[in-house]
Amino acid sequence: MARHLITSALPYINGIKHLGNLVGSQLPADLFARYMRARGHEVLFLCATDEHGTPAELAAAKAGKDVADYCAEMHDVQAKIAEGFRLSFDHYGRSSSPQNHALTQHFAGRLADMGLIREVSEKMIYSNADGRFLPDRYIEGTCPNCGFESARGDQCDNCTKQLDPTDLINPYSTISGSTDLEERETKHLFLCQSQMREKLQTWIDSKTDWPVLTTSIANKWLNDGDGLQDRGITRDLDWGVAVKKGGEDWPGMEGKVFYVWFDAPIEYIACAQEWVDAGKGDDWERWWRTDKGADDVTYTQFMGKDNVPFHTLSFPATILGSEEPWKAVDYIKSFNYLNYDGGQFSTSRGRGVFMDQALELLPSDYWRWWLLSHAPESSDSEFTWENFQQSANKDLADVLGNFVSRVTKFCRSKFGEEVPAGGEFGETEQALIADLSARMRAYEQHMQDMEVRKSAQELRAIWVAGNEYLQNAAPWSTFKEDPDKAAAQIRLALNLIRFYAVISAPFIPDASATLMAAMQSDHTNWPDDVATALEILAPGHAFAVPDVTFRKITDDEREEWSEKFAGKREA
RNA sequence: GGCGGUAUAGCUCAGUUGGUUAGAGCAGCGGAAUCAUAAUCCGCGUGUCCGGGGUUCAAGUCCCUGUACCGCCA
Repeated sequence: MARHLITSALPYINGIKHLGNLVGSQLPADLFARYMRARGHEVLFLCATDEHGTPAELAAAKAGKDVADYCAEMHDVQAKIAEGFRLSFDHYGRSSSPQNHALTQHFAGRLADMGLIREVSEKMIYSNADGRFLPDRYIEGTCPNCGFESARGDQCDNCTKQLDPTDLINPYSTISGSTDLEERETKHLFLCQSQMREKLQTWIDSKTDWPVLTTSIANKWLNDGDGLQDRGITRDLDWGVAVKKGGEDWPGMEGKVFYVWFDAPIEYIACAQEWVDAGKGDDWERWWRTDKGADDVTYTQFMGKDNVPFHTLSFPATILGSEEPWKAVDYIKSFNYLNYDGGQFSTSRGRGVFMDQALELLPSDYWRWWLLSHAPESSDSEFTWENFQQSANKDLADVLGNFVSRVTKFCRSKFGEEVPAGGEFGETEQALIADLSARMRAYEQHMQDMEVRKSAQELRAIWVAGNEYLQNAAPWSTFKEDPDKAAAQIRLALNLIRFYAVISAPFIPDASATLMAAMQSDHTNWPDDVATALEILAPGHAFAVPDVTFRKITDDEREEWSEKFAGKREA
C-alpha cells in the first residue's frame, strides 16, 4: 500500500467557477484520488479556497459586504457545489485560516533568515479617493503611444505596448473612477528567486517524467531573458496575511500583507493542519515533513496551465529555500483550457456553464463523465452542446444504462429478481473474461498514469464488451432451447453490472452507488481477478431492477440550454 | 512587441524515442438481432496529416519559413 498526497489548484474565492476550471484541476484530481483509494492506497486529498488579494476585496465591496464575511459565505457556497460534484476532498480548507497565517509568516521569517528576502523601495500609484495603492491593472488612462483612451496601467489593449502606470495620460482609478492619484514611495519584500535559479533548474531537470507542458513553462521562466526574476511578495492591502517574521513584527512592514501568490500555495500544507484541527486526521506532518514520516509519500498536484509557473518555481522556491524538510511535489499534472462553443468561457458576459448551473440541469455524473472523457490534456479542447448530448446519451444512457436495463429486466421476466442458478460458463464466457482482463490492465495503467481521456476510453470499451457479449450469447434465444445455459449467461451479465459499478465509481460515483444498491451488494473491492469478480453475486442472490440509470438529454433541452448559456452579446 | 501552444476524417480528438496499407468515438451508409432507455451488435474511412522549403534510405513525427487561431506577459 502506497501513500498519496493529492492537491488540486485552489479555486479563487470571488465567484463560482465554470466547467473549464473544474476539469482543469479539481475533477481530475478527484478521479485520481478516488482511484487510488479504490486500489487500497492511503490518500490525503486536499483543496481550499484562495481568498486573499485585491479581486476579493473588490468583489466584497461590490456585494456590499465585509471582505471576511464575503469570503466565509463564498467558501460555503463553493464547498457546497464541490460536494454536489462529489469532489471527495478529505478537507476543503481556506487560505485565510489561522493555520495558514502562521505558516506563511513562518516561511517568510525562515526565508529571511536564509538571506533570501530583500527589501525594495519603489514608487507606486496611490489613490486618495480609494484610500489605497492601486495595482497596475486597476489604473487606466490614455495611451501615450496610440491615444487609446482605456489603456491599462500595465499594457495598452489597443496597441499592446507595455506601459508603466506613470506613462498614462489622464490616469484614473478603475475602482472609483477618481483621478486624484499620486505617486508614493512604499517598501516591499522581494523573494530572491534569482539566487535559487540553479537549484530550481536542477530540480526541474530531475523531473524527466513530467509532461512537456509543465517543464516547458518552467524552463521558459528559468531561462527567458535575464532568467528567473526576484518577486515581490508583499502588498499594500488590508485583507491578507500580515507581514511578520515568524511570530515577530517586521519593522517597516506595518500594515502590509503578503501577496496572495505567496500565501496561497502554503495553504496546501496549512490545509493538512486544518484537516487535523477539524478532527478528521491526527498527524499532518506524516504527510508533509520528510523527517516525520513523509518520505514515502507520493505527492501529485493537479492544475491548469496558467498555474504552472507558481507550482514549478515560486512555491518550490519557498519550500527549497527554507532548507527545512518539507515534502516537495513529485508529479505535476497540468491541463490546457476548455473552451465553450467556439470561444472562451466568460464570467463577465455570462458565457458558458458554471458549476452551480450545471448541477441544476443534470446530475453531476453527466458532467463528470463528459468533462473527464474530453479533458484538455494535450491541447485546448471544446465544449459544445451537441457533443455533450451525443456523448452523454450514447455512452451513459445507451451503452451503460441500457445494458443494466436489458439484463435486469430480462432476468426478472424469465427467472425472477434473483441471480439464476444452473448452467456453466463456456468458451464465449472465457473469451469475455480474457478480453476484460486485458482491458482492465490497460484501464489500470492509464489511471495510474493519469491519462484521463484514455482511461475513459478504456472504461467505455469495457462497457461495450458487455453488450457485445450479450449479443453473442443471446440469452433470449438460448432460453428457448436451454434455459440452464441462459441462466449462466444472465448470471454473468448480472455480475457484470456489479463489476461495472465498482470500476466506474471514480468517474460516476453516484450512478455506481445506485447500481450497487440495485444489485444489493456492498462488495466494492477492486476486481484484481476478473473471473473471481464475476462470481461474487451467487445463485439466489436477490437484486432489484433499478429505475432508468441515465435518462437521455432531449433535442429540446439541448437547444434551450445552448440558447440560455450563450451569453450576452458584446456591447 | 516578446514568449509559448495549437493546426490530423463532417464533429471531438489519439498518433510512443522518425519506420509496414495514418487511428478511436460520434455522425453517415448497409446488414443482423428483438432482451432493452427505438437501445444493442457486425461491416464500410483516399483524409493535399495548414502552405512552402530542408535533413534522412524513411517525416504527421525532426529543422527552417509562411499563414491562421489561442493563451501568457506576474
